[in-house]
Amino acid sequence: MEKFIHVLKRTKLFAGVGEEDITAMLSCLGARLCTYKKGEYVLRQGERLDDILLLAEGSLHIQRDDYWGNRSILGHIEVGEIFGEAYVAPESGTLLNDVVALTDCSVFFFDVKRIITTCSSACRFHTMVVQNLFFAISERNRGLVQKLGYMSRRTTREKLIAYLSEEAKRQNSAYITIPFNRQQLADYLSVDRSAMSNELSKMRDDGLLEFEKNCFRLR
Amino acid sequence: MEKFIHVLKRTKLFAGVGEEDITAMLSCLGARLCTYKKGEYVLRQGERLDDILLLAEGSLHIQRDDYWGNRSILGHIEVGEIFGEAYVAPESGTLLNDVVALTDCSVFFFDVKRIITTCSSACRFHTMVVQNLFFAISERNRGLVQKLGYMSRRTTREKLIAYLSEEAKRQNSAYITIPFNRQQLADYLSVDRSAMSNELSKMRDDGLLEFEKNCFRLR
DNA sequence: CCCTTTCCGTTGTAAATACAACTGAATTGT
DNA sequence: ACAATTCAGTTGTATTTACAACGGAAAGGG
Repeated sequence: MEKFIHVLKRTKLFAGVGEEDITAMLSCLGARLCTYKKGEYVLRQGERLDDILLLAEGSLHIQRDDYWGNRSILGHIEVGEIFGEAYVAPESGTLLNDVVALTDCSVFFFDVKRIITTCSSACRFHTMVVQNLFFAISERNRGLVQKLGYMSRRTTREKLIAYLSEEAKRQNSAYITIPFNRQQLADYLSVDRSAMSNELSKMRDDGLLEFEKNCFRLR
Repeated sequence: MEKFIHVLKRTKLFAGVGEEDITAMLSCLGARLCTYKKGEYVLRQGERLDDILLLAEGSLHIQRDDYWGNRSILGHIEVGEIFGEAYVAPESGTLLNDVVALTDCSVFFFDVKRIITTCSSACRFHTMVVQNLFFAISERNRGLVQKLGYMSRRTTREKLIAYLSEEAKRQNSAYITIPFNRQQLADYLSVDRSAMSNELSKMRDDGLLEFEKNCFRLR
């Protein structure tokens, strides 16, 4: 676990907490570290979850496959991000999505009860972590609202524009790199891959954007 | 404000807190109460927000209209629910949606900073409220994931089935009442109203469901 | 280096949707 | 009670999408 202290230090969850204090808190928070190979499932739809997870290494997709094999990608998780936070409330039921390792991964599991039950004096930064977690969930919440914004568009072109322009704003540049290949982007926006590819070509012909692989340039 | 103490008592935010304690906490949390007439905007897209809001009376829609007048309804808020929780983190930017009063409303505003900065001894239930808020945001989060589940369906029929069957599960009955009229349901699911009306008729012909106004019966 | 697999753009066709227009029923306001 | 407005279902047409199939390029594995 010590290997990842420097990673934890830069996460939103541990913002403002020093390395020594993080080390102390790991046991206080009941942290466990698990590793997964590329392609393995970190969590499966239908399971129960009593932990908040934090990705220490690698990258993940939160996704769901329906009976007919249609995949829907809810989101992409990178190093330092938390996930599973939607299921911490009592009676929150079972997971609605799978979480799959895109590359080899290391994942911290934190016992939720031990986080939100502040242990008063023992670790002085506990309160700060609770606030950080609060903000992190709130932010994720806003991210979901934003994704709902893309999804509520009626046409593939509108969805693409909504997503790419939001991404450009976030990355603060007209050149953007996205964490999806074509199939994944299609699954993320819930559209057909070939239709999307087609639409991207039309948009390029219309002078709206340029692209190569997963790099886009908006105009 | 005292008028609504009995409402607050039954909210998730104040779960486990007695009436007298709630009264004491209202000032501790910097609570303000505002009223709105039917059709008025409680919040507007683009505004900034430093409070968490709780609906004490009436009902609300969280929605957004685009340049062409297409309305997208993100959610429906009923008495006792909180909203605005997605914008409490520092640097969360401006509101992505409007919040509109469907009926005359009363809304509590709570200063976020004063909630999450626990005032130790002063009010003994403060920690519990922080935990409740934590759970409430987490639950909202899960609700958004669920809505993304409906939205990721490709056809109007699939969206309707996903929404209605989830609602049936939630209301624990095959007879369900939804908080939308046809236009609102279409805006909620991001589909065309007339196409949806058409699809509903076909689904009735196929024996999947019956309906009258905003009451549905699934088979 | 070769073979296999994945990735991505293209095309054609069937299906689904958006949009506009119209109807009658229900609701609201005066 | 009447007029005005909202609401819901229906229809037709133009647009858009889903699906399947294909081929070439690129990437990955031995």
